[in-house]
Amino acid sequence: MKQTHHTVFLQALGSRLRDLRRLRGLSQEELAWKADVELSQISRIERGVINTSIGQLLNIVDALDISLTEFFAFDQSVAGKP
Amino acid sequence: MKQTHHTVFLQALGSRLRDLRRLRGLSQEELAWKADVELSQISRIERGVINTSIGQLLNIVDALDISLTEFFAFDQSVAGKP
DNA sequence: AGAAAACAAAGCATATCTGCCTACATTTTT
DNA sequence: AAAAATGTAGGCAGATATGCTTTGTTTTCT
Repeated sequence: MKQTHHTVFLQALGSRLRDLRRLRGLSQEELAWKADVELSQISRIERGVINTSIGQLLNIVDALDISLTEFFAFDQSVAGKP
Repeated sequence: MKQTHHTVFLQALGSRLRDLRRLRGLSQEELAWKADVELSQISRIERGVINTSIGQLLNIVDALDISLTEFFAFDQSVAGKP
């Protein structure tokens, strides 16, 4: 796996994250603080420009009071198998 | 987030992966090939010694014919919120 | 027990991520 | 319209992941 061509997936994931964050009325800064992640990193993830780790993503979804299972239930065609 | 203290989570994730792989009668090598990931990396993930990326994990769960949503539905107390 | 297959472990080089910082752009509020 | 808040973008250094290889261990099969 020399290159990651996960751009579509990562962008969908970023949108999902952004939606959930806004739904909770949080700024990127507030979420960053709650999840113990850098503000710039939240921005990168939401824009889908980075392939973050599951550990860090867990921190973030925890801060959003949601499980990974629920988090990934956003688009079957993208998030997993048909 | 200087350090990752996700050891418990990563080990649970590794066990989950190993279980699913064996359930399908695949060796690490076969899964590595199907998912386009290094054999040694499959080993590291299953042992929980590495905090892999969601993109790579997606490749792997795809190779197991499962969605991320289903994959993470293994332990609510670990994978996410209560 | 012996052979073969499967897995673990470790080292190395390169790629990628992540935190931190600064500057700019966009949106929201007054 | 101006100010304030929010988000984007970029560079940089250090940390971490990943592919690749070799060696040793454990498991499985005969």
